[in-house]
Amino acid sequence: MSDNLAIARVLAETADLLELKEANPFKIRAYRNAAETIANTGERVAAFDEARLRELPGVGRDLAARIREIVETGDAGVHRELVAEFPPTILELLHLQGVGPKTAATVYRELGIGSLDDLERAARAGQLASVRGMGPKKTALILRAIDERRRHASRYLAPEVADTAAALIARLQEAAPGADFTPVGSLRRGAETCGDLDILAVGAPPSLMDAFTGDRLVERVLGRGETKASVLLHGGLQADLRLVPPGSRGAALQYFTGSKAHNIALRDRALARGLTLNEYGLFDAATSAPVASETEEAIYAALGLPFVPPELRENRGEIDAAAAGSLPRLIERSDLRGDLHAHTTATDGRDDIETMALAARAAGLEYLAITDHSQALAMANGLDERRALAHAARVREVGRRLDGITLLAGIECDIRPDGTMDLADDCLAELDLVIASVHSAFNQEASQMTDRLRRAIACPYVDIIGHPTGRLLLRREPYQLDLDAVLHDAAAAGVALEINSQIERRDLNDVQARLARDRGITLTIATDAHARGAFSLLRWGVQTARRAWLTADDVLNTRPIEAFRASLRRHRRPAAR
DNA sequence: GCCGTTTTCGGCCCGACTGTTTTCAGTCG
Repeated sequence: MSDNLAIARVLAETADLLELKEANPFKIRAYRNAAETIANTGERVAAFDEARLRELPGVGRDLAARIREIVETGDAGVHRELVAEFPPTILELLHLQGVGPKTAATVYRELGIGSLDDLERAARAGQLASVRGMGPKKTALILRAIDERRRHASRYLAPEVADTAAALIARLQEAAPGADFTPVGSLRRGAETCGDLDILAVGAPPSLMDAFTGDRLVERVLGRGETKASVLLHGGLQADLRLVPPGSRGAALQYFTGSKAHNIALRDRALARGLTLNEYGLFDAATSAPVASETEEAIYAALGLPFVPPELRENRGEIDAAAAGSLPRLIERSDLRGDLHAHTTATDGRDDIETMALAARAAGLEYLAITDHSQALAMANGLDERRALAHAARVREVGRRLDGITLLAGIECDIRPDGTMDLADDCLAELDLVIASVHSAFNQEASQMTDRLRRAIACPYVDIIGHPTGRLLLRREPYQLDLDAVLHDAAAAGVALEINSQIERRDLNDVQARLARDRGITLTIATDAHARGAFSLLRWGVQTARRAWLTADDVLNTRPIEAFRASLRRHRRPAAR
């Protein structure tokens, strides 16, 4: 998995460096497209031969050879040569707000500036003004951007951005009561993290820009026009507001929701039909006569497509599937009948069994698995066999007392570093459901970690693998793992894989969950709740599942309780060994 | 460098905003 990202990085860097050299822009785009494609491919591209590589969209003869070269040697000659032409830190410049390839190339060529530090020194010394096209304002902007880069993270968890969006939109709505506001961009597509916040305002007066740029969250205004403004919020998040007239609502929603790759593919499709698409509508290319603009449905329809849900708009095959009428009916939050992963005060949860059960019921769930930690997690007061069974008895007792919610007595059992389970088989066999998770020794080699998970899957009492890659968004990389091998075993054993809904986990991620489903594995969507308020987190797991093209049938906990029980691994296969 | 219901050659998505330009280039999304 991670080597897909490594390959993509070499290709993307090649594109960046080609840009510095002012190479053919279409060649640059080709490298960038291929990088994107590979980063979003679920299977390990390293295992593909040239013919298989060329089946990937945007990968032709040359790029297939480049990719094989990267797989075999760890780098591509073309990349190595480009790297040698510039200081290794040159790409820092390219990623700075307001600095693009032209500026970076110019300051490097004329002033020998090859790093952020160089650039800052030159700007402070007033040397940038000697470069054509650079004045005092540009210099000040660059100094500011450097400062901001050092102070702020570059990406934010999407649920946090969603909160910010809601607060901001509430105030904008007061300023323009008749207008219609929608968060668009990556937020609407259900992404895990956001680089910025995009808000679309339909039917608002131009004075709305005052409310936006003057909002109390705004640290400074990056740019402001009649229909578009950008601001930097306190904390470093950039927010963009776009104003469009009501007649362009659908076109603007479509355009600003993206993704960029989806929109480019869609415009391609428009051109092939003699149409042109922009944020104001779909038009006849020859006569400029409007064809569609008021709703997204009308625009897709005019392009011969059904509505494509925003979560699918990543140019991962959704346009072909739409054209073929084979888009999935995506899972929705209301399809979920149960939550399968929750903690209580018995270990590191904040609420007791009954409080959690009532909160789950209030959240509209029909069943809840209580899955506290096992003994290896000493700092969470993890349960040994004796406590686990006593806890299970209490869960069942509470379950018998409560109406409208069925409780399952489970455990989140640690997978020890050697792959053995943290609790004895006869204890696990007594429980209704077992999640097996890695919480320690994250730095094992890929082969060791892969064996560890395969051993866990081989244990007949393991029903679900919890947060299977261990990543923490923006904080911790997934552990090294041969996911292909793990998927193979999970499919063969009938073990489900979790989509953990914690906002910093979303683990499995969209690409991995889609691949797992394609391999015949059933997924679960679970909160990993540690308090009564956590059931609302299911929303984020559902978003990841939708981005993975999952339907309700692909997810175990959409089933009614009896069907759910029957489809657990322990009830499907003999538990003897 | 990719790609083909116009095409194996000649195309390749499109518009807003800013700063420096005296008519437009660079950046961004």
